[in-house]
Amino acid sequence: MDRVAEQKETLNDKGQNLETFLREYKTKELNQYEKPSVTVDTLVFTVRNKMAKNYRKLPKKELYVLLVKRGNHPYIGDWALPGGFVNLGENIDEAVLRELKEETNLEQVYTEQLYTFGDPDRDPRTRIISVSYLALISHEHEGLLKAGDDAFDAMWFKVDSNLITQRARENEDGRQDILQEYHLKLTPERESEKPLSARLCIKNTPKGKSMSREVKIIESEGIAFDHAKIITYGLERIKNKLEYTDIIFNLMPSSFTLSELQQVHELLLGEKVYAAQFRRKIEQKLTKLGDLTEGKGHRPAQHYSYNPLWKLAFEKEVYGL
Amino acid sequence: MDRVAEQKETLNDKGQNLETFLREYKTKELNQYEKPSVTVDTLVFTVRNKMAKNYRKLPKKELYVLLVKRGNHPYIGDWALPGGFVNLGENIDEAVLRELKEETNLEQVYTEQLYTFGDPDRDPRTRIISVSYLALISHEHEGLLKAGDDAFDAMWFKVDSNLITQRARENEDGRQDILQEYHLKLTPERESEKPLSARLCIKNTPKGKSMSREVKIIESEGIAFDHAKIITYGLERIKNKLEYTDIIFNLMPSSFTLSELQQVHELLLGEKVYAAQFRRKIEQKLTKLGDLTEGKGHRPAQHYSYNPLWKLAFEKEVYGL
DNA sequence: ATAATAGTGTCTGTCAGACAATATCGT
DNA sequence: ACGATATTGTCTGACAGACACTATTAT
Repeated sequence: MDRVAEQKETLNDKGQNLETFLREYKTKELNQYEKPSVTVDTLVFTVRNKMAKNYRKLPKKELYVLLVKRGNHPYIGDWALPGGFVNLGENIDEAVLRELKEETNLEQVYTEQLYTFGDPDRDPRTRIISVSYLALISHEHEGLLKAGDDAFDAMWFKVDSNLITQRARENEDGRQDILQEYHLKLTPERESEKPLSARLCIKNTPKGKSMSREVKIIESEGIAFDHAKIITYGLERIKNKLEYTDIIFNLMPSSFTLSELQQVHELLLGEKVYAAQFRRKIEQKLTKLGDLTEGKGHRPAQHYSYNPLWKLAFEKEVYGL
Repeated sequence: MDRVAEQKETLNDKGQNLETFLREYKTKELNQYEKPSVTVDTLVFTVRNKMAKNYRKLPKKELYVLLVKRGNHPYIGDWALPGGFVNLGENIDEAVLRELKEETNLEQVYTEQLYTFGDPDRDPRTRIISVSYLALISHEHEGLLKAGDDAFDAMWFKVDSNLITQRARENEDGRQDILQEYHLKLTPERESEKPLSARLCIKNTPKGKSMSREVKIIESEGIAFDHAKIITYGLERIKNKLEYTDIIFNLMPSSFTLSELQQVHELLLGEKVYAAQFRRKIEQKLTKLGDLTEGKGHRPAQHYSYNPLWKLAFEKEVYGL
């Protein structure tokens, strides 16, 4: 395009064309201002079974998040999300995948950008802006993990998040703020480590004509930086996306029963789901596998796998091609 | 807490406590690696009326985005989103509000974080990571704007985004990618400026067990950097949030008719809405004002305002306090 | 037989889609 | 009366909530 060529030769106020401008910028202006550092932090979630004592009962599902023990200041000895600095020549998405591979040996994982956190005092070293990502894996992937290798200091923590209080308060503008207090509890997979916990306050304020939500850490025990906040954001994102996307299947193994899928739904939503209508709704997204029975003290279940093409197939069936 | 005190005195591998670690970090390590710059870019949207020639017809609604003309390299003469560098001591949200105040004189505006873009080559000057924000204002706020002041070189552009082709293609993994091509057209409010346009390709790829979507700019005319991509992200965010939030009211003036609200819905969704059920659904969120008639050649409409407390009131009515 | 889970049947009310019908203005 | 928008009425089918019922296994 000649427009681009024309632009290159256009002179700015100082009479510079693009080339001379860039040369001067890179030598003079570039390091004039102090810059923040940029990191990525990844929330790796997975779902595991907790075996029940009763031989008849099904194993319960539990949500786990992957944390890495900090071996250096700040927050030495605390647990943090896996992550690291973004290299200069590297895409942010790539940085996440690279860090994930380096720190946890995981590849081919579903990731999505979550939120960018940049409070000036979120890291005592310097101004660090963190772009957080969500990664979901099934327990089938866990085998690949270096985590569990004690030398590596990565460990899975069971996640429990509970609403403890909710109240309304009048703010300066005379409008109602809604304050929710959450308790986040992280239980290590092995008892050699102490459990972690945090209390968070979520303030819903009327902002313009909609609500804006602000999350604050009231207290954080054993969780480094503002990572308790990031975990809370991640939990919420999953919860919201559960209804209108298929991300849940990233947490499921390749084969599962409808009850297992329902259990994971209930785990993430934090509430019971009616089995009958759940089955009816979700079945269209699934492929029925063979009658893979298990040797339990109750009726065996069908096994299913996720069919990523369900939407096409469904439309074909309903609307005729 | 004594845990924090204890942590301060814990020694790392080099035998440093927190204080000595931080001192060394700030002098030695901090500037060891080259860092990216961080900017914020804000998508300011508003809705305006386009008067119809027929005296009976209602004015059509049009979506506008605010752009600023670049007076320097790179992309000199092109139009860009208002934004700027994040100061070191400043929260990202604060930076957005500050830039918005500085560049457009707007205050008390609804903003939300959109997405963080960080391709290494998105800015020819150096590696710049941009945290983009969405800001919605009603045309009542426009009066406060410096924009329209020619000296300031900020201008509103009418936004038209159209799907032009959609096709499926098999990728390396043997799975189906869905490719959509969009045409983005930005028409300046005053004819002294040329219209801008861009073509974008959205690739939906199966990633793990869900879809990941990747937006690429094929061609961008007069729109600086990757800002056409950011605009596309913003449009999509609004579209998605329309269903399950009340953000649309940030685009509406304090008083409006149901038809106007419906028109804005249709504008943002890009499809017709059935009037009857739209009214029934949305009415609960509104307060009916006086019978503010207009002098048009047809039945006058009721005027409404948004009631931010509708949810409370609604629950009270249905469930009895 | 029993405890536990798997899966189906069905009634109800709500609500979206669709469309028709009526109301009210300025010219 | 006409052309336009405003507003209400109503029929239909789909579907979610709720609950009951049947089926199947290991002990």
